[in-house]
Amino acid sequence: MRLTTKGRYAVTSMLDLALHRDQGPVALAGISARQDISLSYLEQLFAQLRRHGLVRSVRGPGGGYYLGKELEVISIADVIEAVNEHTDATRCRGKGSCQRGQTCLTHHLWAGLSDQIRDFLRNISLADLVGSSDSHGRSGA
Amino acid sequence: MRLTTKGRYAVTSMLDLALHRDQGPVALAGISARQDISLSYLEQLFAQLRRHGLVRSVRGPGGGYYLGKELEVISIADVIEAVNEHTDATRCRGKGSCQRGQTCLTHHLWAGLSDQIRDFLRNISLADLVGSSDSHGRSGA
DNA sequence: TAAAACCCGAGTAAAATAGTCGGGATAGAA
DNA sequence: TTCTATCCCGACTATTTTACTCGGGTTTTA
Repeated sequence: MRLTTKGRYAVTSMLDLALHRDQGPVALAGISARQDISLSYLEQLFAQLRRHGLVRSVRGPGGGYYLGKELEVISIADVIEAVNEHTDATRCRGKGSCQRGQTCLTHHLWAGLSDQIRDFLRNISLADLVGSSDSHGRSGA
Repeated sequence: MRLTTKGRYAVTSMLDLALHRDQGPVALAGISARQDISLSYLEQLFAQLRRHGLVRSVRGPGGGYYLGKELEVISIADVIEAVNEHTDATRCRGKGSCQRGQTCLTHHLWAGLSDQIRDFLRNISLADLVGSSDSHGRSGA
């Protein structure tokens, strides 16, 4: 699990989509203007989001994107993993450098932490984030 | 809060240091060999860790590094933030692009999530990670 | 005084990020 | 039917970050 600006863009875009979900399909041009992300870069991100079923598209004039699933079942982890694709994580594989198990131990510890972060982000849905804004000014999770 | 391989290297190194904490100062050369990280890159990481008080150094032959604080009070967030230094986070500042509050809203939502992740990592100490390995096979946080 | 370690800054190759460009395909509207 | 707004796609590129090298130091112990 990696947390980069790319993932931030993806989450931000999905949030924008969520906030406009009752206004018909949302055009990338709108997201681009509102969130100040280049259109072509958005297209690349949404191609990946679409492949993972996180968004649905409508082509032609008046078209745009819908959320692919209910707000509640889209987790932040889903969104970030969709655009980050394959991350190798450990160095163990491919190199025979785990001589005395020492390297494997720290790798194992790190992997455990990485799993915890993923689980944490799996338990936060778009609905949680959106809900924390339009119910009252500010709230926890 | 960003999660990159750089932060992973830092956490891995600190874990190695923690695992050898009762064997006198730990030389970078040893960490380099065990964790398969280049010596010079380690030196750069440890310069930053030292500036943040996370490690103490002993110079001269037989020297090396100690943890700068107790295992329990060094959080994963501390380690990652030490090597990531300053991350701008929002685009709001410096650009007048928050026209109708829409951009600020998603930025705000993202910032809230980012804080949650930071808080989460603040509550995991090196002791937690090390403890999960040498007490029994595997345990939660 | 020699050597083992930390210390430091400049430089650099490779990768990732962020974005451009140019052209489609599709579908609604004139 | 044609126009056009939109998604779709692949290739290319500039910038930034990562990961690493190099060449020198300084400090301290043996």
